[in-house]
Amino acid sequence: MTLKMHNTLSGVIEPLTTTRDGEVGLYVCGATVYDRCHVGHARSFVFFDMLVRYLRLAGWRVRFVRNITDVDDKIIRRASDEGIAAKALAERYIETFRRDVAALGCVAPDAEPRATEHLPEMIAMIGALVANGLAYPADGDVYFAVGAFPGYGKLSKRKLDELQAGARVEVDERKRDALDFALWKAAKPGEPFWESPWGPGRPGWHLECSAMSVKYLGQPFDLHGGGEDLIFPHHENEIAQSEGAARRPFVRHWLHHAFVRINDEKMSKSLGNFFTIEEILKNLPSEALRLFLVGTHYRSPLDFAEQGLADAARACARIHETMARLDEALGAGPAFGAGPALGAGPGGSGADARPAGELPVAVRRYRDEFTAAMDDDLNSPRALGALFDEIREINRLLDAGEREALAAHRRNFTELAGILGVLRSPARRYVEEEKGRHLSASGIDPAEIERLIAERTAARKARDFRRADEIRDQLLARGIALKDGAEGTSWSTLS
RNA sequence: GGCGGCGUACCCAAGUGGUUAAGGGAGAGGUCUGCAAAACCUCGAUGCAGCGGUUCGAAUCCGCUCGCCGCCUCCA
Repeated sequence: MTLKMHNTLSGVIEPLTTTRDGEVGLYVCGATVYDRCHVGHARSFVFFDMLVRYLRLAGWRVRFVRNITDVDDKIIRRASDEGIAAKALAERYIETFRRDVAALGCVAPDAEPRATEHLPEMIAMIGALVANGLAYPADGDVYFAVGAFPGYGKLSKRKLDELQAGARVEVDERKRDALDFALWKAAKPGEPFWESPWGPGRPGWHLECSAMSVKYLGQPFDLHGGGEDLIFPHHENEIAQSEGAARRPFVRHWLHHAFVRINDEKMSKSLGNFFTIEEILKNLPSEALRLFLVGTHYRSPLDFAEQGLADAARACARIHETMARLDEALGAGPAFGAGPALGAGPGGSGADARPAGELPVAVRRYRDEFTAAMDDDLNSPRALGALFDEIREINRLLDAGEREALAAHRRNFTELAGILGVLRSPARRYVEEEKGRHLSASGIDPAEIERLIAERTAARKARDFRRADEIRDQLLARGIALKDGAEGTSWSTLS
């Protein structure tokens, strides 16, 4: 099996092929830091995190680059509204961005370039475009001449004349064509600026990704992605810039994910119908949010709903409870996350790098179904199905006291769930943290619970089941469930 | 107007020509338990928005109809 993914450029699902054997260069359009990140951004972060993890599992050496746009019109406007420097505003939201991404448990990119640190590269690219006759200066601005670039529209499947007919961009006297876009914007008084051959100004918003992706990954490079709203004009313009400047192909494979919606509308800043990552994670474990996000295929719109989050939280708890049970049965075992990864291969073509592993067939089948699903255009909902099949199997084995395959299941399941960003910490800790979350929300004192359990244990010993049941029902009414086991009574919170 | 997408059980969601339409959540019955909880087992769409058509065979292909969304302007 080889990994196949939808390529926006070709419009079909095709195998991932790369410039260099066994290596993948991936560039993702990250955040423009002018506000906090919302669940829509979370979908992007989580999707590409899953992609990077899966590529590595499959044996690819991945170079993952995600940019930060730290200068643009919105940052400048916002900063001036607040009466602070653009740089200060950007720094503030870089902080919240970092916190959000970390809270979601995403792997760090190998490079995280910022626009303001790559002015020389961008200016050089503009120079090349002017020299190639694809850009022209006008009053301190520099524009890309869309009509002079033959392939314009190939990513978004648009024709130049159709675009012109439907153009909603405001007419600007300095542009030769309404569709021409700014590579360099002359600074107005009070705006941040850099010196350039065309005068003081700042880069246009498409330029940074062209310049930085190529700097860190070469040209052409393998994979470039982002939300589907970036297809036009952002990525279309990136192609025009990079291919126009270097006169060779830019990117082999384009990946775009669909939006998060709320009440049948796109969740977005402009509509004001968004939930920030931070506020969602106040009431929900981040692994549950991730489970919710990967529960829908990346190219389908995802409806954000309370019920969906609650369902995901239940499912997430079930995974952790099973794994906690497994840990208990096997003993502490190897330290969490220790030991060689089963999927770590020697590189090669990537596709064939998965070692057979030393997994018993009974475990192997779940792994095979998981990888088959992921190889099929990153079908995480189907992969998740395989994971739950394995959960049921593990519980069945635990119930039956069949221990032979358990260790293999634990290694396999932990690794695969990790691809989806679940089970990133020991299951026991998750269960305890959830307990703590519910307790502090309900205001119940654990000591009181212990006292009531002791009283109930005494009542049970005296076979006073009426009193025992009364205590259990009381606690249940307050969201505490009791569980009588061989070693006494334990309790848990209900979500 | 141009381009693209969606409508599958109570809710979420896989499945894009061929055995019994994955999986999760909720629900019902059972096993276990003093009773429970958890877990496990069983059940649950003879049907995939509607209507036609192609085919030996369609949720899956084609046409029409209805409902909904995205991009074409900043946006993950």
